Amino acid sequence: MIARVALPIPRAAPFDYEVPLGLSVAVGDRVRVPFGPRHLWGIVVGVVAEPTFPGRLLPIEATSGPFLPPSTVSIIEEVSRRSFVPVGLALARLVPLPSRVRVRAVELAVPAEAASDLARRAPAQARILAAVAEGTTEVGALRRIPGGDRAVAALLRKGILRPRRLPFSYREESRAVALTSAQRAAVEAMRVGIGSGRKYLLFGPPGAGKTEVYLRAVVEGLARGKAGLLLVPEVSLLPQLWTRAGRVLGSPPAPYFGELRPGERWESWHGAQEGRIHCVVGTRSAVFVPFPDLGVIALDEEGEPAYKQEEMAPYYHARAVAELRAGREGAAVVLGAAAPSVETYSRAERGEIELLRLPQRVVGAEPAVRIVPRGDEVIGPALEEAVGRHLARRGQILLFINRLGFYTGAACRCRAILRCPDCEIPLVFHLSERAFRCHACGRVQRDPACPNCGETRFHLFGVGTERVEHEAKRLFPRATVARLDADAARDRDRILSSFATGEIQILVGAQMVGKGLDFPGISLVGIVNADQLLSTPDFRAGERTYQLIAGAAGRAGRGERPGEVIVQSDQPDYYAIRCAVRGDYAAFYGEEMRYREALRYPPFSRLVRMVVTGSGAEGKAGQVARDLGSHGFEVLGPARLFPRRGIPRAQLLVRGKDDVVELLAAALPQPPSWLRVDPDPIWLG
DNA sequence: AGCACGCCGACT
DNA sequence: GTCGGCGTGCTC
Repeated sequence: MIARVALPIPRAAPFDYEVPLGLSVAVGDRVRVPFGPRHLWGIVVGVVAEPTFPGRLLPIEATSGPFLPPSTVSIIEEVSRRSFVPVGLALARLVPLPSRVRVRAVELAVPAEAASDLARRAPAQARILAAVAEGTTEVGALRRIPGGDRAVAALLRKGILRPRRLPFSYREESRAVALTSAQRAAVEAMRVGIGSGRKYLLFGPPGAGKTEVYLRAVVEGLARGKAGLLLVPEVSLLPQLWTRAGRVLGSPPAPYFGELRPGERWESWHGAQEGRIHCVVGTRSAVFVPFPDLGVIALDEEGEPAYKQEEMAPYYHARAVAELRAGREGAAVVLGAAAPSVETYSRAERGEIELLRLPQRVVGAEPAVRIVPRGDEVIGPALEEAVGRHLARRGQILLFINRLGFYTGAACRCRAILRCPDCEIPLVFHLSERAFRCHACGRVQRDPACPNCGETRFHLFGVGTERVEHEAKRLFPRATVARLDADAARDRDRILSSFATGEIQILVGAQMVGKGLDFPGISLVGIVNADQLLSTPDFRAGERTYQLIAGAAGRAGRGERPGEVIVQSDQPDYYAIRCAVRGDYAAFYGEEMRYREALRYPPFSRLVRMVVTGSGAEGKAGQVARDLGSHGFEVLGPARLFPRRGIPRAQLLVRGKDDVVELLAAALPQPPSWLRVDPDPIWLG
């Protein structure tokens, strides 16, 4: 017998190994094999009679037995094939390794009276129990109490304390929800899909109660013994979803996302695989979590670009993986959106996906939306007036700005723009570091000089989250202002909780605050710079603009108070802005489709992005373009890209029909290491 | 990914 | 004359 073993090595097909007599090996097993001078663990992706490798085979050294279900191996194989990434590398990046959970917090496992009896003769343990009773649950803090180190261990061993594993500290008051008839009809329709692999687009404005529908669909699946998987585009949306899922499902779901501790990630993955965990909430990587019997996969805000992994191999779109899995595992896929991607909406129009509409808001009322000129100020007079008015009425305010930092650009008086010497992109000034930062490579420069003339003083311009926060504090010194962006991600949980309790009155945020957050206290949303959303030279700029404005606007007026939205823009007639402020997706979709058709962009074609990295990138890209052209491919480019960390880059686009990826795979069986192939790119820059 | 082999600059 | 820079190439 020969085992085909995927090893965690870039750019290599699986390796053939001899299965020694007496050892039994199957697809999905984890095995240890000799590899050159070293030993590696790999995953068996095939067991065959005849090897493909012509040379001598070495034997497998050891096996740790079944590790992945064959269905997961096959999904990841498919993902790796579609993204031109070696299977072994894809497996290594997508599958967590066994890891122990470190106890970070504890809770009382027995009634308090019983505990105090047990600890009467152990003063250190009694001190720990007293501290726990007073709310100190962090193991780190408890160990600092004299004798705490051993006492905590003893109490855990005796079962008086138990590990407390709550992934988020976010809390909110639970609200009982009754479904509207449209919501009930949607859940009813999805019932058919569970077990049959059908796809649904749940389309409704913000506040139409989409989350409740996913959760009820999951409950339907659970009732039939089938697991549920709920995906959101951003980690910041997980605390709220996790809390609500716990309420509807009766017990909290397991979280799964990239920045989770290895032990906790393994616990969720492995628990799901073993059938102990029946519901997982997570971000895009959670789409791979193995369940023996999956009933429902829901993707909230399906049009969000965060569902596409593009910065690192393997390149995949969680929506595509969800659909692939659903087809094979008979799960229902529910794509939810207020502003679907035009690709998905056009598939629903063609009947490939069943369209389920939620016509109106169930929480709050339609907000009043106004476009005001942007002018030179960060927070213009109209927005300033509105913020003051809402503060006076004890409403909460969300200010949305899609750039990080304080000033987003610096110009020298010789007209040169200050750029990263390695990446060539404009440097952003961050007040928190009192320095300039390159958002591509992260490099920080304290006092850079103009490369042109040596000047060290610059004219600073552009608006980022820090500057909006600063302006809000300056204009409203008595309000509590907080900022939630990637730079403040460490405090995300705390900030969200304080916002939920109303302690924070003005929240300034990028990206992550603009989507599914549901805080009934928000009465005003200000979109500080709608025009900047359009500035990306990308065919999806219109769609992004629509999504961001509609999404941010949808945060307003979800409670008792009427909502108000103010969009600062100097291009109020641009179709994406005009349609978004009216919440008119149909009109936006119509215009967008006309534009996409005229320029033959998706969904009227399929694109594959190819990025060449390294010295001579442009020359190599030209060569690839000519080669592909002579094979009959339609090639756009090559175009020079900004270098990354000083390494030159160039890209080209291949345009074709649905089969373009398969045709490319045939033409390029093994792309060289300097060529990255990314089908269906989300960003073209 | 590692780790080899393999050809051109600054040093004992 | 060596030590060592990291450019291609291989690992079943």
